[in-house]
Amino acid sequence: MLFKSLNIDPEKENRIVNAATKIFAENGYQKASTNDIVKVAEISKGLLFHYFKSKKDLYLSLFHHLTDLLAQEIYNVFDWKERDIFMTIRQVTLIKFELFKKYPEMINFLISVNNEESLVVKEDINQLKEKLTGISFNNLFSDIDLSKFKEGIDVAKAIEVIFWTFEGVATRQQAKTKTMSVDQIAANEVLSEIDSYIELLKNSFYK
Amino acid sequence: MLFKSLNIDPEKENRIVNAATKIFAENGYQKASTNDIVKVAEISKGLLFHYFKSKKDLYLSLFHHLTDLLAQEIYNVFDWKERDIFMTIRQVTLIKFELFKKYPEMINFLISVNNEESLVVKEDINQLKEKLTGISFNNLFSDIDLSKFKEGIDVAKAIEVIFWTFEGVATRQQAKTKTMSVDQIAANEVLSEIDSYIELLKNSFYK
Amino acid sequence: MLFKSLNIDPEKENRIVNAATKIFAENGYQKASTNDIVKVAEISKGLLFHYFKSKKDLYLSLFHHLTDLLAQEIYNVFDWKERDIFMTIRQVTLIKFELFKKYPEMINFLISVNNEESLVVKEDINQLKEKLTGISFNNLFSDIDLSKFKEGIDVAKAIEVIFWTFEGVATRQQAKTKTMSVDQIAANEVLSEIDSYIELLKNSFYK
Amino acid sequence: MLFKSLNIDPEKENRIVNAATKIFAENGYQKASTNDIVKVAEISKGLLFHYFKSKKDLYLSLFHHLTDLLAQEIYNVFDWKERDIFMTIRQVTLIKFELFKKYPEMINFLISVNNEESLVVKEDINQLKEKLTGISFNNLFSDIDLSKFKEGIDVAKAIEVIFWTFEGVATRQQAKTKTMSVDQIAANEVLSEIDSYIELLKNSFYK
DNA sequence: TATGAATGAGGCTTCATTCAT
DNA sequence: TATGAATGAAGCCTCATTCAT
Repeated sequence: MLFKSLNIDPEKENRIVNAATKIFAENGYQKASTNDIVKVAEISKGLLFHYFKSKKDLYLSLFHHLTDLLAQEIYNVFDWKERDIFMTIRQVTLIKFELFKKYPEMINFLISVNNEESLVVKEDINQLKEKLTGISFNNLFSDIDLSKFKEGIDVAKAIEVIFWTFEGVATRQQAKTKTMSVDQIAANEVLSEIDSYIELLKNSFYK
Repeated sequence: MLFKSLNIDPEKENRIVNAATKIFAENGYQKASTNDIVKVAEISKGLLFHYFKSKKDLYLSLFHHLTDLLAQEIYNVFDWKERDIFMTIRQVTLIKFELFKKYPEMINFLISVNNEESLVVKEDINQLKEKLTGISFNNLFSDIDLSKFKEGIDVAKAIEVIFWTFEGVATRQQAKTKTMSVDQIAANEVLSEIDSYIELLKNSFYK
Repeated sequence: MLFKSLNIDPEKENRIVNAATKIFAENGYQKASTNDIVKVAEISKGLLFHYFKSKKDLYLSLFHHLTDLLAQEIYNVFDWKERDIFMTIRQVTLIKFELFKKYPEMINFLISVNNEESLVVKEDINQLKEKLTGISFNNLFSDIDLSKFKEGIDVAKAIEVIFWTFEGVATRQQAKTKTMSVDQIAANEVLSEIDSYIELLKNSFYK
Repeated sequence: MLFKSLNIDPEKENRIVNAATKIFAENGYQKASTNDIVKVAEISKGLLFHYFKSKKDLYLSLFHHLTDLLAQEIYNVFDWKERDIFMTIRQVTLIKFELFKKYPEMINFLISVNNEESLVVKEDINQLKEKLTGISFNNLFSDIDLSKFKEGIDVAKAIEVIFWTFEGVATRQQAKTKTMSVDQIAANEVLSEIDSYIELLKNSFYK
């Protein structure tokens, strides 16, 4: 739960979450101004600090909240029976893409968290990340079928290569959103790009 | 040349460069305080703005200066006849590692530039990057031998996978430096890790 | 209304207005220091910028506020039925003189605005002036009786001469206040000086 | 003599005078930056303070220097035999107008001095003004023919009215130069305007 | 729960002036 | 005579946070 208290108008809670997400995503932790947040959320300065004891508390709570929300969404549509690593990655990438279309600010916030340079929050974020198991790759990829890999291959390293590759693809997709609107990017374009890399890596690593 | 003037005590110039590099690397552009910089550099507030017309000017000049310096160092030791992509990457990674040992703050600064969220400098940095040809990968990897790749493979994509992989390795190395001193990391450890990935990818992509 | 807020202690509002008026009047826009203003007003630096988004905003708001106040005072005592230009000018000059005794800082501020050289505010002040109809001469002198002027005289030019004359008288009065306190200048002294010029010009321009 | 020393390249002296005149005229005393002055004059910071012990000293010296120069020019062309006040004023106004075309910066500086709000120089300027007899009206108008005035008129006051009128005309002329270039204003336009006021006042005050 | 007035430290930058060379 | 590096106080403004109501 994002807020300490339960006695809050859910519509107002929403306004606060949206405002903070937007402002933090656009400016990063340090430059984001609590003044701007309360202005966008249309609440008073005092109220913000009534709910969150500091700017840092707000940032961290927000990260926690959004991460949970994201995990929930992923879990809802994820096919847990799938054991092929490429199919799993295909799923995750597609789900992420759809979520980005649905909640662009949220994803932007989560991305900005990763680039966060500000020491004030960096350590806490890292600690939080470790604790969060929900969305973690460990969970999604815990039961993949290793028998499909070629004999004699270092499977652990191969999996890393696969991860890094799709991280690279995702980063390139996100870069696109800065020059064109998300809506202009078709899902099947994304899919076909993923598939071409899957084909390359399957040929290389699978039997 | 970083400074407008030639009449400056080189030792003081060094103090300023080091101080700014350190403070920017640790805090990112936005949070870095010019007060801290002058304190570390042991100069007056006025002097900093005598040489650089603004904080932004300082940041951009520093980026330019350090990039040039880095390019110089790389060019000096780089074997330009090498056409095998893996050997080239091996070289670059090793050179980067050695430079990081030699100029840790500089590398940290350069890394932090890439994560820079602050809109104030982001565009200018991107423009600068495009102009800098010295250190660019395009240059280092312009003449690689494509004939070694398997027939029927999408070479362009394979190269991307290779890049992303060694980016991942590098990131992991850098992460290590936050828990242990750079000096404790042996060069041959790094090399052997690189080599294991090279083996995996060579087996997959090369004839 | 000068302040964005209504919740402000009127006594404090007064302190701020008086302090800003005084400091601006004494120094002009450029040299006036917001530090001095908050010191005289006995408020914190932050509060000033809580109410006014910038020094310029403060200056312009103050001008607006004081102009309104002045217009109000003039309108309250002005005899709108008077159509003789000399009687009208006599009235205005006297009202101004009384106001100056009542609000010396205010008048000094308003005078200083006219001499304002600073390009930062000059244009805005000019635009504001055009919008302010309250105190404008056009209004006070809109219905003067032209039939009293001699035949064959260029009435428009004669009126200009009258204005310039009483501007000169007023300027000389103001100059006096720099060597002696306002209270030492008697109203009837001022009046008798005005009257002597009125006599001269009446004889020259009236039938 | 503007400079303390004689050992100075006259061409450099000129550059300094021009630069300071320009910068002060455009910005007023307070906002004018000695940095800008040395930049425009193309001399070093130190040299400026070698010649003038402070910014204030520079400003005051410049005022003195330019006032002398102006007086010189006026004296050279002024017809000292003229005893009619209107002809004298006609002369002075025309001379001023021609000088403004010849040395616009200089006149702008001299005008800006009159509007100077900055307490730092205001008093000194006033003292200087009193000492300067050269250009003073007292001198130019010391020998006017009072016998032409109508009987029973207060001649002293009439003369004041005349002065204030042509001050008003001059102010209006200067205002024009802000919307159109000086060169576009024809001398005979100015003259004909002056003449129309002269006619009005002559009819009123002369026998 | 809710407001927004109030604080003061700290942000970047400009400036006149000095001084070693 | 001439340079420009160096200073540090002062400039305007922003900010997270507190507190009386």
